[in-house]
Amino acid sequence: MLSRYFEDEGYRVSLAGDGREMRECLDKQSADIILLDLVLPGEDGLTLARDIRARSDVPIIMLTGRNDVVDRIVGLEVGADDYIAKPFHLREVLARVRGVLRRRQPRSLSSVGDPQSEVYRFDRLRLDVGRRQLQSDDGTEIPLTTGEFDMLCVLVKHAGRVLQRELLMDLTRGRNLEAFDRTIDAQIARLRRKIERDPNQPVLIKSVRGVGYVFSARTTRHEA
Amino acid sequence: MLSRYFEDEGYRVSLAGDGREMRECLDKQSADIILLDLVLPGEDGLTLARDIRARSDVPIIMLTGRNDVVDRIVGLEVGADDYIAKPFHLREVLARVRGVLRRRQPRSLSSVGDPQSEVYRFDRLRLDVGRRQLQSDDGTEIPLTTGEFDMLCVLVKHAGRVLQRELLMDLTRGRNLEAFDRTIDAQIARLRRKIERDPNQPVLIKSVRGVGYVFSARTTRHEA
DNA sequence: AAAGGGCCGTTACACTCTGTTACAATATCG
DNA sequence: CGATATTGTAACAGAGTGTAACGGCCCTTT
Repeated sequence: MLSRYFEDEGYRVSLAGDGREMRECLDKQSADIILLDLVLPGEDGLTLARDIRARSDVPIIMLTGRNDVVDRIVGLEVGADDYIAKPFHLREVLARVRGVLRRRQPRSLSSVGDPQSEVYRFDRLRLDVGRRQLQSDDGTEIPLTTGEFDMLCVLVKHAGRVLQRELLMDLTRGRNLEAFDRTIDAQIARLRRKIERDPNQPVLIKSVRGVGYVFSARTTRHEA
Repeated sequence: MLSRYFEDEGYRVSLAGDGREMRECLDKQSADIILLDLVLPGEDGLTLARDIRARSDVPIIMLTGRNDVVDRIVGLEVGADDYIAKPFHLREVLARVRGVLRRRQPRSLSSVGDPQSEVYRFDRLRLDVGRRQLQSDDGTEIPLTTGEFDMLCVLVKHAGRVLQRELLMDLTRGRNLEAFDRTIDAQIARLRRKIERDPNQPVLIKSVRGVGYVFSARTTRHEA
């Protein structure tokens, strides 16, 4: 149920039935956040949480059927970032996930030592997230407006995934999409005009009818 | 109540009744974590949080009576690390404090050094905070006014973070931004004219529409 | 104490950015 | 093939930003 819901919302979801499966997942690919049930076959959630926390700082949200205060406290002591008691509303889970992810974000933005040094390469372009600039390979800068830059960052960070307009609006403006709102479409058009070789035949940002947009160029990520 | 509880648990606690007292405490000694009530006499907790966050990365946990979602989100946006709604269990507060401290630990290595001896390098420039001077790499000094220098310091110290006008005003002048106040914009323009190679195409100080300004050049920090 | 000069808050105006609207172009379906 | 829904985009208006210019304030100098 959670899996379906989050996929509908544009998230990429991996499912694991127990601790072993979870570790397999995590070995194959990193996760942005983990939803962890307290009660599991085999090792319980607390053990797993402690385990995860020992190797990584990935955010964890604990789910539990027992609405006991003791559990809640133990969960947090183990290093979980939030705690949701069953029964929960799907929307609430989504809200908490967003909350935890948002809380995590400023940390990576903050420290002076590593000023968000993500750099992406695609086509003949180079996107420097921290410096807020887009360069062509020949060194010339392609000036983007604030909104265009934010949009491109979101698309590139999720390259290969189709992002719904609603999600794009949330991620770029932090607002909700109204009915009959063409904001995203207009912004995409303006962005295409600046970064596509042929804006009438877009290659980097593809439209997915009925769903949204996807950044579909081969993209590599570097650290500056 | 919190104070007694934490002291019993072995923590050293300082109490402050309002923003002024808090600043006095922080001037006398550094803190490992701050528990901050949203509702205070005088300045409110959000303002204080933003203020603290602007100068240091000390972890902050917000306490609030209002269980309002908006408050929560604003609190986190301001840079708080966690958020606890009243009424809370003492044990829960303890658990969250531990959680935040654990999450923070890896970062605390990058503690801020002696403010007197900070020197930053970017573009072809060298900013000596203690000596209050900005030098070009060829040795010539670029004269900045007091206000321009303060503005540049604040921006550089938070390189990579978008700073709101309100915050810039607070940090550079210690005042509040009035409505329709263009002070910050004017100062930024004057600063750009002195430090940007092409003031019409700023590279060091970028504008973020609807938000504020960000220092976005690759910056390194040295100790003198 | 008066004059001079630098700094900076304020104002005004030009310019840029973006949400909205309207209409054209395109895709989908029966 | 026509009807409908969806997307592309030009154009416009309102909001946000850049910046020149002015004048008050404070400091220095004589």
